[in-house]
Amino acid sequence: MSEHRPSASISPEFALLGFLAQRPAHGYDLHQRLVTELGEIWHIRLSQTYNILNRLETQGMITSRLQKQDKLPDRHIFELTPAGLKRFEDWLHTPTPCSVRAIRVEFTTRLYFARAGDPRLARELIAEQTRTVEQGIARIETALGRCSPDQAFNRLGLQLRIAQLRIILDWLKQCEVTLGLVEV
Amino acid sequence: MSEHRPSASISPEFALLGFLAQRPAHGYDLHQRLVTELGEIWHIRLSQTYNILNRLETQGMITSRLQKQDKLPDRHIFELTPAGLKRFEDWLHTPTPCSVRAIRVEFTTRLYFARAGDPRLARELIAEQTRTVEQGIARIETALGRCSPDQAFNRLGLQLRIAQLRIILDWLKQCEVTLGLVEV
DNA sequence: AGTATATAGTCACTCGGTGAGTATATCCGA
DNA sequence: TCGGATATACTCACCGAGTGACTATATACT
Repeated sequence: MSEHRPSASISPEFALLGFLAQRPAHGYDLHQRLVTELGEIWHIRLSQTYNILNRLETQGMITSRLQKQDKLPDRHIFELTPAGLKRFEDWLHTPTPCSVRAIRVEFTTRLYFARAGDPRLARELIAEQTRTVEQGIARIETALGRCSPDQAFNRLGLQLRIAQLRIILDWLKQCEVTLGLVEV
Repeated sequence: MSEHRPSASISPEFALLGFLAQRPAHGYDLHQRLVTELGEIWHIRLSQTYNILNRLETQGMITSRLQKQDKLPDRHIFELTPAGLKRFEDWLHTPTPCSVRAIRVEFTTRLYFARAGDPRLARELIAEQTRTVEQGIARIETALGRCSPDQAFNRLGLQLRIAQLRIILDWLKQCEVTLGLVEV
């Protein structure tokens, strides 16, 4: 079975699980909500949504039943299984690894569901993520120090990552304010 | 044949083509060069390198011949075909789409090969990429303007992207200086 | 004598992501 | 009123990214 979760993969599957944790829904509806609520963060096609739902079903994270409609096509109504709920809640409490893209996409999604459920959790996540990013910056700075001056492109790459992570620290503060999680 | 190049895909295949444009080489060596020259930019496994080489060969971008070694295992020596060289050179002159990760990874790689071949091209690429990023920022700012205030997470996502793209503008200037492409 | 590391790969697999195709219903303008 | 766009609700086949497990041999170190 080998548990193929490198934990680096960022996938909208948790957004789908999160929407299903709120209430059962069919694929088209889930896709709609993903687009309207987090459409500037995730850019996925309808067929990709169905791909993920199919996988989640074969993995036993969700179940489906068919709902007949007299005029429009039938729908598959999906529902979380206990395993699926656990998977979502575990994810909800796991900090995002210190990657620029992962934070923009996955962390923002996590924050979305955290705030919807419990604003205190959202504040904790931001604090925790801030620490993760600070450590990440320190680690990359070390790598930069070890990187010989003739490695110009490796150095440029590292410098860009550091600058982008610093921006993320500012942005995390901005999140707290924008979402009304702190008294200013 | 359908030409499946969404042009958004960022892949180390062009780095491999670029190294092969310099001289024929075998897979292990290509992987070594990728790691030492651009290892902070691309993080790929040896097996991934071979995957790409196999694909490039079936696509007719490279050819291989077997080189016997008496002690160590045999090697496949890869060489660019004219089609492969064209593909690489087309890529070398194509600006990277305005995505943070694509610029950090793909543009940096392009710059690496551009400078190795012709520093003037490197300077042009930076100028062109700067314009692309400026346009991208403007586009995202428009999207942000159209994004209603209750779309807090979509707005946060857009704001982060804008901030990161601004950093990239600074970084592009830094590239010019670091690589000695302008008289300061 | 045993262990780690470098050389040089192969293979099977999962997952991300796209495009094309299949239906039906409804709305809007010419 | 008729045709085209758009919304609903998917299915399917495919390509490509990326990983881990595996197979060998040579050399260096401990």
